[in-house]
Amino acid sequence: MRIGELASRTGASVRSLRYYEEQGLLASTRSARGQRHYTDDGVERVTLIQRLYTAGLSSRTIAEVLPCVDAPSEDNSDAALERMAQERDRLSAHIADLIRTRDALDGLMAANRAHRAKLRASPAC
Amino acid sequence: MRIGELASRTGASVRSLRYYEEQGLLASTRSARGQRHYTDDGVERVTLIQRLYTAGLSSRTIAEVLPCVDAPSEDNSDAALERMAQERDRLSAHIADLIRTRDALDGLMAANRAHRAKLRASPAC
DNA sequence: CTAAAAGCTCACATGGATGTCAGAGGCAAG
DNA sequence: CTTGCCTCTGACATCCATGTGAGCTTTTAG
Repeated sequence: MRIGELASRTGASVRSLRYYEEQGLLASTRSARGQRHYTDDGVERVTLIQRLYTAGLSSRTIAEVLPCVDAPSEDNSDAALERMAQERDRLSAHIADLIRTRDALDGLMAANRAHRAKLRASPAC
Repeated sequence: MRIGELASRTGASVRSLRYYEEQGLLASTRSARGQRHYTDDGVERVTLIQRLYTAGLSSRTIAEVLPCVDAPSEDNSDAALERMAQERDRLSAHIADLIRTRDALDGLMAANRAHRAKLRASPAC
């Protein structure tokens, strides 16, 4: 498939796909005239890349980690595997933090609603 | 306390504290000579702001939400409360997404380790 | 064949929180 | 007073994934 189709299948913009390639995250074969072509695997690949982006990894970090996916058990994936574990832990900590923040929001909302209910039950209004 | 102390107590940079004020998130009283002064409440306030930032809210959104904390049950907190609920939901979805991503990482790591174990058990190496 | 749609490269723009620098003034201790 | 540290404002710099536009070529549909 060409880049436009990959874009619409993944929800990434054409611009982003070219950027991923520039960063070494996504490979493409080129037609005789220079157009990029992708196999169906590309969809999964892009999805993973997007997933890692939303997990807060930078393109550099993603580039460090992906070899582990491409060439499992190769020597050079030692570092990748370690990096992956490290990012996994960072992610876990981040998730925990977000959950605390959600709890804080819930607390604020509850306090607000309680306050509001009290007002409604009392004098003026 | 002055800005430097608030910064070191919260871990925020002095630059950031001034930025928060500029965005209407953090109030300060000024000394006769123009220096900012804060009460102890400022520490909690800044902590909340940071929490919301790491939850992915923009300063604009935080500004919309904070009135709900400052003036619970005021009319103008109606919108704030709604916004808060909305951000809470967004945050929940984001957390769920991050958990899926962590699961994906776990899967990749497990596959890699399995592959590696198989290699070690077989021919060459 | 022709026109529309899609691709290519290059390069500059954007947004948002922060960093950083410059120049000036405030304030406490020796 | 002076020295050193803190603070002030204002402005410019940075990072990084994307958006955007120009100018040109390829592909596809009618």
